[in-house]
Amino acid sequence: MNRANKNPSDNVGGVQSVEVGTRVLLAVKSGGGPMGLKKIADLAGLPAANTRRYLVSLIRSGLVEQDATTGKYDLGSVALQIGLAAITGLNLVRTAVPVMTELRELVGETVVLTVWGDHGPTIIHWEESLAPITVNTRIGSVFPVLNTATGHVYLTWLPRQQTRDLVKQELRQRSKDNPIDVEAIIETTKNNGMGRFFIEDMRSLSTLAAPIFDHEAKLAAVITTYGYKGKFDNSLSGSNAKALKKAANEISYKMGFNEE
Amino acid sequence: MNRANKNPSDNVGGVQSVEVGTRVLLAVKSGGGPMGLKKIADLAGLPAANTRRYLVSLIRSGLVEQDATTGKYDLGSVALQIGLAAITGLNLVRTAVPVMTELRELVGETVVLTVWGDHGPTIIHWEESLAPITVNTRIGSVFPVLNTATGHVYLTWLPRQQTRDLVKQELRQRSKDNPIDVEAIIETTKNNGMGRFFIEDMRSLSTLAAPIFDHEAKLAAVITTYGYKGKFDNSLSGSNAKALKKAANEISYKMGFNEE
DNA sequence: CAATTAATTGCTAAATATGCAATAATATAA
DNA sequence: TTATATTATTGCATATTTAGCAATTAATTG
Repeated sequence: MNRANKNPSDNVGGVQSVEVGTRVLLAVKSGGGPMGLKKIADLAGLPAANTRRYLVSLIRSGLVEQDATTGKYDLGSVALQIGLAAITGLNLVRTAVPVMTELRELVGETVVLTVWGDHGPTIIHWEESLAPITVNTRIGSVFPVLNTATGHVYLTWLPRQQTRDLVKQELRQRSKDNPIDVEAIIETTKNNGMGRFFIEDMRSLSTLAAPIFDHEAKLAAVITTYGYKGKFDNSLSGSNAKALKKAANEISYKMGFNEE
Repeated sequence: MNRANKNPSDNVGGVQSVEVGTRVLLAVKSGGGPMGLKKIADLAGLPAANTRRYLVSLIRSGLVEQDATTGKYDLGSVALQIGLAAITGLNLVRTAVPVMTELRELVGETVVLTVWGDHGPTIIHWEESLAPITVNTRIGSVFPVLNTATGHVYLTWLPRQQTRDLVKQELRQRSKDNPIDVEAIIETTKNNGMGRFFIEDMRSLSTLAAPIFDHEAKLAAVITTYGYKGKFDNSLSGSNAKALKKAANEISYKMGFNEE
């Protein structure tokens, strides 16, 4: 018994198992997909036998699910419920949604809100255009960093070490044939004050993305809008860019950002 | 000590505190905003003194945060991170398939999953009955909106603008001889909570279709099941309808839908 | 300012988790 | 296929942690 633990700040008055349980839960999370017991145990820094017991209870609570056939563990639907509640409770979302709705009415195109998650820019809200473009996005979708306007904004205003791993990974994937100048992207995006990109696949999308800053002047989120090339003007001086920038500034301001 | 709990299925081999901790966490979540200790304790069904200890550890883990000034508790940033990870792993097909398989076993008929595409309800997965009905469907096929149970569901729960063009087009095709009352279809489908239709061609199919909603209570997909008229009971109170509705609800839940 | 109500903490009996080692289930190699 | 290695799961005894109670402190309210 160590309620009366000598080290005062240490462990006083809590429930140790909850903290260990969270470690296991985070290990499951960090995998980014189904994982075996051993790996989870290693990540959590616990013996496998114990890890198993924690997992059993996490499963019973619905925070974790175990695939019936493979036996692998992954986050469960209660984790999703809690996450959605956390997102909804975010000041950011409450602030941004009305502004996004207005912006959607104004430009007539889909408007997307992302925050930085473990795997890159992650959609947390989304105002659909009335004539929606069928894009395989939904809440939780993750955008690439190098070839989306949204990604460029994170690349530009997030601390380097936060984006480094993903950048490396994407560079590796494209590699040889078409290299890309990351520094140039950052330079341009910073000068423009927003991200701008053409997605040259079958849909030919034209996109714009603007940064939202918090009270510490750190990048908190990004709003993005896009439409079919030709139909959607993504010039920096165009009305879409202006409206987007204005909306982003408004959200930043409401989040407590106070330009230097 | 109750590892050797008399009730076998009950509590074996887990870590009780984790399960209690989750109850506290869910209580915090369910508040939908900052809450005091007492209220959380009541929601979790625990004495306040204990609840406090769980909260202390949840806070230390980052799952919960306590407002420095008001002392109220709310979900923390780790909850958000876990949520983002859970959302990223969300996948309609992956979620729906096991449920659809089970449903197929139960009703013994083909079960189809569609989403709304540019040209209407588009099949993205499909669990075939053991005695398959020859229908000209495959992945990527599109159902009509006006004369399928599936179409009726989209008609009913999708925003009007999204279905308008296709409705117009189909109305034009049938025109003169047999008009159709779109409003009546919507009214009926909404009341029934699902789509129901007889396809009166040479096959005489009896069909049922139920809506799947996402976390924003927007229509995300539809599951449909059908069989030969006479053989397949598509009454609203029948076991097929019940099983279908239950399956659809389960998928909705797993996709983050949380009844109003 | 008194009176309620809510929040926080110390104490110890009683319930729980841990480590270990055995066993079972899978995966991998031969 | 069989053998071998790896991984997953479970039982048990005991050391550790938790729950309940009651005291104390802080915050609210009349």
